[in-house]
Amino acid sequence: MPLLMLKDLPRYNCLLECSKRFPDLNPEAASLFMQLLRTADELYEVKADFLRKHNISNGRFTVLMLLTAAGSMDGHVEENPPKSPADLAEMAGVTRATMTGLIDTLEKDGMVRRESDPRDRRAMLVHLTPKGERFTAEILPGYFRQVTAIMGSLPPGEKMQLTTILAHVRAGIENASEVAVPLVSPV
Amino acid sequence: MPLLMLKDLPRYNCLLECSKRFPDLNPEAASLFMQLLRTADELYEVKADFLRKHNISNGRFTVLMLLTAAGSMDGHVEENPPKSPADLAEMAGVTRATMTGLIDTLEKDGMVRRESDPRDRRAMLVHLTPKGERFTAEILPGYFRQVTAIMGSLPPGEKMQLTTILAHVRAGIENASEVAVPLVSPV
DNA sequence: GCTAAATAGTTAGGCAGCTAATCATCTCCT
DNA sequence: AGGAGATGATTAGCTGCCTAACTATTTAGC
Repeated sequence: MPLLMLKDLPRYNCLLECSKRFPDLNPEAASLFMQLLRTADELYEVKADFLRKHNISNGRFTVLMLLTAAGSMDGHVEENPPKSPADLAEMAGVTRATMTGLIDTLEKDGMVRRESDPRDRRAMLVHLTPKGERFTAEILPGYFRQVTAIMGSLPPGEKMQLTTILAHVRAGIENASEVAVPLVSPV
Repeated sequence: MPLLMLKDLPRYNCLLECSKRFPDLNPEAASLFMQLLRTADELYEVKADFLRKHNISNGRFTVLMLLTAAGSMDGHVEENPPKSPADLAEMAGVTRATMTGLIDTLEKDGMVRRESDPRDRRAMLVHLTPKGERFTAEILPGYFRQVTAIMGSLPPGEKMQLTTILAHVRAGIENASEVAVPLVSPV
């Protein structure tokens, strides 16, 4: 399910044509909008290919990544510390119900192990199993190399420009959220 | 389902820390990768909000957009010409099976009408109904205004830069597809 | 200390995309 | 002209996410 459901981006001329019928359509803005969504879709498709190759879904991969991150306890850094389903859901940006399903599958595959939290009898702690650790240690480097190969090859100046521009786009989203809707005539 | 399943982007320091454990992780590249996906997700969220407000799914909205586009017949331009499910599927970048479902729902809602193609008895032609035309005429301007408000507010220089950089990223994707995988040690 | 409200995890059911398989029809090749 | 293979539409069943409702436990207020 790509963000932009269009196989080919419309040519600029076509947008210009459409802007006659729809004066609110700004061809430049629409083109940039589609280019950004399309680029993100293609970028994501690289990741999706990678995940398919390793037979793991995006959600489960995210959980393994989160469990592989370091945590700090008592002032020292600990690797692969256990985390609660609620924390994982919060960090991954999914609901707790979805996280239950992700952990179910990972546990069935032997990648993680559930254990009840001794400090709270409602809560669980999710641990990476040795198999889960081996799996992430094997696939993460390849994933990082792919990301590096794509984004690292931009000229240094463009890296900085991209960061700046994307920040501007996101700032624009904040401001623009209340636009547009008021002018739609009610049914 | 956002492309980037992370509520908050990791701080640069954290990426730097991770790059010690995973030398293949290039903090700059990873950061740009996540910024791009996150921006696209936020952009898409604006669209998703808009669609929710009008009670229509992304797929169905795309079909209405495609049916609203002009077509040329016999040298003159025709508005809202009928299209076959196969063509719509191809243009939308979904399978024909998915398109069948989208058209089913749109037809049930009275937005489109199916009719068999007189020139090919296997084929159908999907028409916009008057209700469908009214609906798109009502919502499209608001949608275009929102896109314009967000992307149109970038400084002109940044618009050009963004186009250039996104093209470079997409070129990088082509080249990088074969990287990374070979170096993963087999299980 | 006891009840009300909040929180952790799960279950049940919905929706939107997908693949694979099926049937009808068309096209092409000899 | 006739049969092989391509193509159009549909159906059935999968996955991954979602919301809403539920149980068990903890926390907070009186």
